Amino acid sequence: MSTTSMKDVARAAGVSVGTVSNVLNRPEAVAEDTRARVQAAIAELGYVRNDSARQLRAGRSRNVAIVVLDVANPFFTDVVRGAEPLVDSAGGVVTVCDSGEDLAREQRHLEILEEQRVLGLLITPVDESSAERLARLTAHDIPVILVDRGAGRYPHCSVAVDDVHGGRLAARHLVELGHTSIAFFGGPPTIPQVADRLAGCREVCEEAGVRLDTYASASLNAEGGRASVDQMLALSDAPTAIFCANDLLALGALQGLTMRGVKVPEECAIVGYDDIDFAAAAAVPLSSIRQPRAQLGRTAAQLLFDEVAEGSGHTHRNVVFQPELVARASTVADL
Amino acid sequence: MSTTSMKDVARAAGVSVGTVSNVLNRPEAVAEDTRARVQAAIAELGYVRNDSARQLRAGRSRNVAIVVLDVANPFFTDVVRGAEPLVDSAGGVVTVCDSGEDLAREQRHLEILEEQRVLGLLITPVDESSAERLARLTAHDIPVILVDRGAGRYPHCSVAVDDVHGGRLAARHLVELGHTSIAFFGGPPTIPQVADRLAGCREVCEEAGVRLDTYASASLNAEGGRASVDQMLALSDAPTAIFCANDLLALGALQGLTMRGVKVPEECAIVGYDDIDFAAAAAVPLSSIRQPRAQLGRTAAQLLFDEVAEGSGHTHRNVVFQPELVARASTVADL
DNA sequence: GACCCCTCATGAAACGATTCAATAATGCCG
DNA sequence: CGGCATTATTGAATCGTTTCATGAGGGGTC
Repeated sequence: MSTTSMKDVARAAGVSVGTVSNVLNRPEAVAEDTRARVQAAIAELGYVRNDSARQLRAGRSRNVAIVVLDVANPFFTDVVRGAEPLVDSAGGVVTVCDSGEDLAREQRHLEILEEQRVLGLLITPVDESSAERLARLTAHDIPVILVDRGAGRYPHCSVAVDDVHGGRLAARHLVELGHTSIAFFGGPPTIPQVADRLAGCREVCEEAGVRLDTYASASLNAEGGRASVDQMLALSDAPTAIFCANDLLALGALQGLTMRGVKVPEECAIVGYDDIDFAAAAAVPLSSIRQPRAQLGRTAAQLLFDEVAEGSGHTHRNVVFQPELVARASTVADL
Repeated sequence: MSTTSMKDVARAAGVSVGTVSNVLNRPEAVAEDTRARVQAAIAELGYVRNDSARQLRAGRSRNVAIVVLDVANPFFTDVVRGAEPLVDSAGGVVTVCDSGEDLAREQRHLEILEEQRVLGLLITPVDESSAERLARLTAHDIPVILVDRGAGRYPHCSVAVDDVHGGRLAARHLVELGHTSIAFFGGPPTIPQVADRLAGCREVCEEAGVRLDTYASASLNAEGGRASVDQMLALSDAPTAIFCANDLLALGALQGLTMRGVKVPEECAIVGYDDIDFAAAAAVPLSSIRQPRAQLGRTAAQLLFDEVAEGSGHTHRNVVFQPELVARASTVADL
């Protein structure tokens, strides 16, 4: 079944290809009956527009790419969901690319996306290494919006969440509940998010004269949370509250405490970060710091379309959202 | 910055466009020094291939689309991750489209994907309504692979998991542990997966002479699990074990039981379904039925490429995988 | 009836790559 | 040195749209 083209439709309807094109793109410029005839031909032949040809002419695609560190991470999937409606209504499709935190894969994806002349892309880069290539994309008129990275330090628009403030919120909550000794569960301190959250937490602790112990596990998952709990409980005067750099650590911590018979929150309180769906679904619902994830995606997409619309007269914007505390049973018993 | 084309490169290198094309596609057919000259020109001008033009000529894209019911569902993200490497190594990109279980969005996506002449697509359709359109895609030489749906009932290849068997595994496990009364937590029975899992469970229970109560909550999430626990505990002779149609229900059930002080697994055992990452991370690690999700994606992608390669001589294949039981602390205390 | 204005439809020229038959250049053999 | 492969390069045709200058036909006005 060789593809039917506009030429076939034109022949069947007894008009020129120009007219068929008009029916598709500016139907109001075509006389009533001609339009009907063409549409009938389209339906009968099962004609489907060839987007490659369209794009070739237009010079760019209407697809938006989003390059994430991990498709399975709820943070990113929510960002994707936030961005999708806007792209949809612009007649495009969202291409989700998973870099898997692997620089080589990220680069390959960027290469291909550039070849595809995507309308623009939202990206959380693995690290700084891609800065140059991203700059080149922008130079080639492909807007790049940074998600949760490098706000203001690069020649791109960006959306981010104030992680330092998130750290403050968590610490303040625990301090207000009367805790005088807090543990921070984090991962490799090279991760900026983790460092920021800790910074905000430390700020509040110092101000309140509260003791702060930090634990760094190999990775930010449940296993890491369990391991840190083991370490922590080995102390004779273990802290009475834990602030985890993300919810996975928090779930692991909850598991570790449960296995040892430590009651949450009576004997040890937990605050997570991200407020993923599973935080509320945990055996003891987890208090957590919520980031406006969908809004992050929506805003990123909006910035992208703005940049496309404004063209060369565009000025980069860096939008920072504030996170909020969601208190649940893991810190407050009677909830 | 107007885009630089092969023509510009050709001019800069003092060769014809045909030669530039050769350097890109069959470098071995070009003399050493010419190739070097062309490559230098490419680098200097920052030339990037225009994929639209390439596609137009080739007649089809190298991108593979995967249309899922929910990007945030770990089941689908794992399927995506399974499929990605294959697509990658074929030089394509995976376009992830989220239908959000909304038929209209699904149709819109299919429309666009057909216009983009994607290499093929993996899809879990919302319902049967799209059957016709999918058939048309196949007729237009775009292979469609059904994921976890309609095995054998449609003119497409498919991959699926044997849910009836999964139900059997869960029930058998509980029966072997000595339970004589089991609760099945499910959702709307119109969902085929739920019906199959129940069917397998029922089969084993009847055979073993074990009592089986079924609870159907409004939706398959934690909230539903909590609600069903409430209903179940209202009974004077509540079952001592619960088999949940998915892990979200199971997490909700665990939460409900924990809030009421019912000990898991001593007083009530729980088996979930899907073995999502959070199952192992729960306060009491959840026993669950694991589906080979990544393999599902990998196989689906493989079937797609096979179909592309075989062309018209292709025969559809329906691959069914067997799930397996993962026993954890929610059924076996000393684990 | 000459003139002008509208509304529609036309056809050809892009867009940027790939492909392939044709040609040019080179080397080799007898 | 003529003839024949072999190897490198070329140039033009092609893919399917969109766009736009051009023109045909039909009223309406003076």
